[in-house]
Amino acid sequence: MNLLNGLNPEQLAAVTLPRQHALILAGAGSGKTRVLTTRIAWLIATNQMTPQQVLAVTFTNKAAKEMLARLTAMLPINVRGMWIGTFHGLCNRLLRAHYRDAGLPQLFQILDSSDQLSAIKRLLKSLNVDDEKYPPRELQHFINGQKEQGLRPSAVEAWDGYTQKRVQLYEAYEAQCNKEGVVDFAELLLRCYELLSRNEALRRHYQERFRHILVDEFQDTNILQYKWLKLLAGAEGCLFCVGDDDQSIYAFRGAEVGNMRDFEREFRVPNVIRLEQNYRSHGNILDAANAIIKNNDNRLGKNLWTDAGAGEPIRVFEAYSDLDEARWIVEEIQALARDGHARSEIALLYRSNAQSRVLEHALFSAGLPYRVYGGLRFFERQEIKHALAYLRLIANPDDDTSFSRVVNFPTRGIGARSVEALQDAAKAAGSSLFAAIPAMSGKAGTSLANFAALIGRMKEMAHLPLPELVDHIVELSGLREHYKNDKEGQDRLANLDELINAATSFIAEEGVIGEGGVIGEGGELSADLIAFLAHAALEAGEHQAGEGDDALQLMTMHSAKGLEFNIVFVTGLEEGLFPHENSVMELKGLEEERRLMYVAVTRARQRLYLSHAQTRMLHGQTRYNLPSRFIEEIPGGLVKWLTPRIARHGGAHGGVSPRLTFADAPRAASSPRAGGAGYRIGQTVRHAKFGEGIIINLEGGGEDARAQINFGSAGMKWLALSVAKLEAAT
DNA sequence: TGGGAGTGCTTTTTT
DNA sequence: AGCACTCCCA
Repeated sequence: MNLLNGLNPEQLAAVTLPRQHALILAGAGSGKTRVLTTRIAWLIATNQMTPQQVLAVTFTNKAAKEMLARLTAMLPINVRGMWIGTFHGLCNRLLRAHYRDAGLPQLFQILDSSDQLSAIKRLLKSLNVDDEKYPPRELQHFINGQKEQGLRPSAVEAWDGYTQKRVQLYEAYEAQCNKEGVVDFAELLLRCYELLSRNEALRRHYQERFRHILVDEFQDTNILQYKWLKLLAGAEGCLFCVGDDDQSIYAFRGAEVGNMRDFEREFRVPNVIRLEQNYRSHGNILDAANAIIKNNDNRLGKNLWTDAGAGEPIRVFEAYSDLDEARWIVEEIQALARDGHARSEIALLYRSNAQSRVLEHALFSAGLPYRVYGGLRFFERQEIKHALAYLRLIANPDDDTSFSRVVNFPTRGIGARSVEALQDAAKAAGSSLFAAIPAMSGKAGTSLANFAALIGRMKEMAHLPLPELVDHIVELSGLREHYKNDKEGQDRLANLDELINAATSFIAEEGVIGEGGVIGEGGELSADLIAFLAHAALEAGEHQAGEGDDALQLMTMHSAKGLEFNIVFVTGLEEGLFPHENSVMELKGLEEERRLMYVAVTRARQRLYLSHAQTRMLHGQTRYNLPSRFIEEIPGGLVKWLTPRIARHGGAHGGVSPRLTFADAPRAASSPRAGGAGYRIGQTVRHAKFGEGIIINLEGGGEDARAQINFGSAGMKWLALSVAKLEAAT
């Protein structure tokens, strides 16, 4: 069969597996997406299921779109009816279809993370809770964490008073969301899960429908997502999970790699297939990746190989400083450009976003175009969120988050006092802010009534085609006028116009199919509006414009997952930075960092550069870092040092950088010699209480000089050199 | 109401 | 260092 042409034996086996549960361990660059899509296409083409019977789940919209695009190319069918999407997107779809059973208002709105945070802040304020003691962000994390484990407040075990209070706040937050008719991201999942577990008829309906459930990036699923999958699979369904435990880098946000083992055990998975042949990178790169990841325990086990040949050695550069590193990268890129390499095929990866600044500065000065991933996305921009808030108020005036956002933006004389009075009135009446407006009197009452009338006028336009509606809202709200008068508002105006375009293309691409209007209270709303608002919340939009340009790609190693480039620079390979100092204390943290290194290394097709700097500015202070242990985990034979390298003494981390000793460092002006004592990184010292340790880091000078010392079992300490009694040990 | 000064924080992030 | 956030004053 045509579909199966060109698959290797393992891929072929995975694609054509009989109707059983399966776990596919798909290494980096092993054709994972191809297997996933071909599997679906094959099941349909061989009449083992209809397009309506597929459920394919991904984490990102990008991955979902990619699958749909590939399927469209493979099959002569309309893929729009297929259930392929993100966990959140699919749950949204289910909840919209069964909003009554789920106990939600028909037009429920979705809170994104920042909406959720402001909702929590508002809650704490209304309950007079000290937000120093219960920081909103921390509470948000707590609530989401519970939800992602499938726990409602009543199910959370709280032993201490602090947690008990947080559980109470969780409960109050839920009440607030219910009252306002809004749902956060985690709630989409949890609601959907509860809906299906509570409602047997519904559950059986979907269990019978989705005969094949396929999951992408299974290593990234959290507890609740796994429960959701199990529920939908039921006794008869068949789960096809694809993932790579070595690429699990999201434990910090609740991903549970253990789901892979659990899945294998609980479902007695008869087939675990390993895809180890790599179609992306040259051999040396893969050998390096394999060698690095071998240092982790408890892997499911995999070894990448290629028949592409060894390729070039891995180039390692040791810089004096972060500036020096950036300068070298610029030179190297200029040389590469001269050799005809496309800039867009070169990626600069770093551990944390703060590191991009120095690189950007150097690239900018050299006139090299670049594109930074991450950061603000389209639907997260304030002007867009403002416009959307008006649209949401049309759909649901009880959405207090949106109400608070725009009640006085652009300013219309409704100050903090008025809003507070309104909040009191709403609280007394147990109503939403909007509903409490008629009860207000005086000048504030008039301004508020005017605002209500404005929303009313907007609502009368709700039947208009979506792009027109958006246009009118931008005008009527005064947003357009406001930004016109703002001297820096030109970009924002352009973005608002772009929102109208986004509405147009949304209708063209995924306009609601034949569902007609939705009757909201007081008039007909276009179903497109509701779908568009959900779309805006669930898909934050492309990171930035300018995709077409031939620009260098700058991003964190996390954002690089799933991407590939001909040439990759992994920068800032320094102890403390990468592996990050917060993660080295526990084994699990270190292993996750190592997986991140594995991900970073396997992004490269042809050429991989690794670099580290001896000195780096961080949080306004100069830090002296040792080369990352990850560099040393690569077999020497695969590596070509671009800078002189003297044999390091004292084991993996006791070594002193060969190019810079602090006595003669040309650029380390404020040499960290403490009061002439001459401590240096890598030096072994003895402390009366902590015993022997190695100096990891030095900072400050003179009286303020401090040293970070790894005392092994006694832990890592920062000691003031003028105070601590240290003696040199040998 | 808006801006300027002072304060505090700082890993990674999708939905 | 750089940014977000708060507070206070004109």
